[in-house]
Amino acid sequence: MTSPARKPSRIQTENRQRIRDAALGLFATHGFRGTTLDQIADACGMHKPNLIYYYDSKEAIHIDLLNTLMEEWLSPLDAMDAEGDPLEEIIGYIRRKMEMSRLYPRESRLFANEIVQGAPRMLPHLESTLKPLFDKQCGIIAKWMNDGKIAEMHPAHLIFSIWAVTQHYADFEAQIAVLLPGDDKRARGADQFVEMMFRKVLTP
Amino acid sequence: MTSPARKPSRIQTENRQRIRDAALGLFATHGFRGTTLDQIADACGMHKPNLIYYYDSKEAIHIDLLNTLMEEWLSPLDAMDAEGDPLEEIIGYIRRKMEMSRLYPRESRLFANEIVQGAPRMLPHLESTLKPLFDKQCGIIAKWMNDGKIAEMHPAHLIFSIWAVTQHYADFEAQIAVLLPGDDKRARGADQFVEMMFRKVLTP
DNA sequence: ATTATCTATAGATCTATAGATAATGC
DNA sequence: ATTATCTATAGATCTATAGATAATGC
Repeated sequence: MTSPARKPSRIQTENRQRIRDAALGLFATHGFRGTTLDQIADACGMHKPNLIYYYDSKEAIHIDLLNTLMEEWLSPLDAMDAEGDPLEEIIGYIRRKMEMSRLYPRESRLFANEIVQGAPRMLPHLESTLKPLFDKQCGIIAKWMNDGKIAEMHPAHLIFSIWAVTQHYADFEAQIAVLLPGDDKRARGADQFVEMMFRKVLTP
Repeated sequence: MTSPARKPSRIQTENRQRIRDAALGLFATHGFRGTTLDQIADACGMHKPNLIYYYDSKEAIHIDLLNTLMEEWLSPLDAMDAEGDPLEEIIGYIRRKMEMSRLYPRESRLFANEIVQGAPRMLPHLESTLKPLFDKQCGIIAKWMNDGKIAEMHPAHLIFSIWAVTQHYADFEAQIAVLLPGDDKRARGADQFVEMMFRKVLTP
């Protein structure tokens, strides 16, 4: 076992971070199998065996990335507050998701790759972490609908459609770049469109 | 060169079809690099070198799949008719896309994998085939909006949102299965939700 | 003394080919 | 005669390890 159970040194922490950062971009673009340790080593300026000094295996890097990023990836959903104004809570969530799509496309594509491929390394995490949060927030939305604050619809499908539309801009960026080329205001146009769309959908 | 330029025999045609069918499922689930010739050979009950007898390389199988499927994948978009009733044309398109997500999830995931990874083998095809069709249909939608038949919005983003929502059900099925488990009516609920949503969005 | 880095390489996996054998079509 | 299938394997690529060397921390 390469990684001792002691408290990690500063260099440990830093180098593991460098490895994750390099691996994130590569796994996001080429998938797990499409990425090699050589590429990761190159990208972070380390030697290949050094990666294995910090992580037990290539898969350990991938799993660490998924686990590390899962929490912050879901935090906007968690931030949707039952006590707030229903429409503005949901629109705020949508805005944060659009912002994340723009700021963290690598994270979005990492998860997209993982889930398109059947979530082989993330299914347990989806069950244990995402599912309870999802159910809780669906409950909040259902209550808002019951109270007549927003239009009635299936809360789960509403969340799916929010995820689909917002993450599409990161995950399918290659296609969008072909279809809306040289559009400097692409991001702003997307933000405005998506907000307008869900306001219409949610208004009772 | 293994494949002669003569007219292909019946066996040629059949076996190439068997290979494509097996490769489609594997590429869709594991991506290009995540799929091996061994797996494809296993899945279609052929021997590995036999694949290379019918296709020059693993990549040739992948490219043939993308090219073969692109046309039928886009046909519903092409079918959107400028002379029809605007709202019903678009809703009809959405219904067909939902149906395709249900009937052809492998195709959806094949393209999703390809585009998430930057469309390395499909970019030219997107430029030459998808782009012109996309622009044409955006023009039709813009005219409908101009005529006041449907609500005004950015046509390109409308199409993106339709793609995002409809394809999400195929591409992220693994996640949806966790979040809406044992829901036999999942597909019907999705269809109803998506149609309701876009009717609201499109109504002037 | 412990932690980190480096070179060299073992061993597994994968694509693709060689070349012999079997099946099919004129 | 041509087309298709099979066994065996070459050669490339990839993960992971061995073990020597260098840097760091008490």
